[in-house]
Amino acid sequence: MFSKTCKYGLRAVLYLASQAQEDHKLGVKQVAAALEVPQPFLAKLLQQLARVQIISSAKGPNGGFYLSDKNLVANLRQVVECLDGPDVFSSCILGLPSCSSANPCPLHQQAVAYRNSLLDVMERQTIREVAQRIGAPEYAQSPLSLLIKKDNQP
Amino acid sequence: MFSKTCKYGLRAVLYLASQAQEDHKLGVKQVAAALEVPQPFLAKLLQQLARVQIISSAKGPNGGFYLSDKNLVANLRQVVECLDGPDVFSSCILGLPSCSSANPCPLHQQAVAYRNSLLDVMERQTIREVAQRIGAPEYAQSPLSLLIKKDNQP
DNA sequence: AGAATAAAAGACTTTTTTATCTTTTTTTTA
DNA sequence: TAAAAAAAAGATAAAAAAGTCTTTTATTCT
Ligand code: FES
Ligand code: FES
Repeated sequence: MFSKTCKYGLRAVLYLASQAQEDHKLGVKQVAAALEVPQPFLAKLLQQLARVQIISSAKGPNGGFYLSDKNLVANLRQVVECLDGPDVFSSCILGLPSCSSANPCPLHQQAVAYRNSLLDVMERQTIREVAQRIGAPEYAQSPLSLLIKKDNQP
Repeated sequence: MFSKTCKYGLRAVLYLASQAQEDHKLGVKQVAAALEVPQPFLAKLLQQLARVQIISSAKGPNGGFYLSDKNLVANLRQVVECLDGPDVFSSCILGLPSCSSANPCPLHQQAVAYRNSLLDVMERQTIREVAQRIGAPEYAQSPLSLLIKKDNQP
């Protein structure tokens, strides 16, 4: 559905949101190891997100990536649009050059409903809200949660 | 969302469903020209669909592709699963190795709802039902419809 | 100031996806 | 039965995505 870049990005953002703070930044190495994604690839992608200030970063010793309070109240839509381009939520499901109710493909009407529900998933909740769930008991078995646990053990 | 292969495949299937019959088969050349997609690429993809009998084909003069009555009452889900693999409708939105409510990522609950609405789009209606809409007046402006019109003009 | 740390930037490689080309097989019809 | 038509199959090429490596720049700490 999303590209790998985008999936890695979303996971990294959620991981950072739940594990890093301004006074406890995380380096690419740590994030890459925790999420088990290729390190230099993740680096590039985090830099991309930092450049447009979806996440925050600092160079030098004790530098790394984190989410500021401002970053945390944004939503995941921008992460997706930054990494997979702005058309993900507006292009035709059959790949036709335009998508509008004035110019619909035979799946348009239904496709719009599904697309909006995806948009809703990515837009309705703040990053903070989504990230908070990672630690919640219902999510204890989630691979993302497990990674974080593992990470916190010595 | 879907791969290009898949989009081309869906468009081709809908085009064939609305324009071809057993006694009026269409060659790859015609379909490719009408949909403006690369011909040899479409050929391969149609062959893939024909191999698993989602569409029908015949060799030789007057041969080509078409949808049998049986093909027409099937749905588009199988087209997608044939071309993009069987996991499209069941894999985690964040790309985690498993996706289940026993093992949810923080987006799982909402993601499932959206995924089901996509599945619904592709599964609820028969190919015939979807294809019939191509000719309907509401869809007169759709690129797919326009292509068909163009195609029918001398 | 100098060394160390870590992001930023950019060049490069590999893999996958998308696209093209060629040959073979089957079927029809003259 | 020979020629033509069209799918089937498979080899090859180009483009895009994914992944790696190297150098530069900024920051902190000693
Ligand atoms: S035109 Fe195809 S989804 Fe809107
Ligand atoms: S576990 Fe992520 S969508 Fe189900």
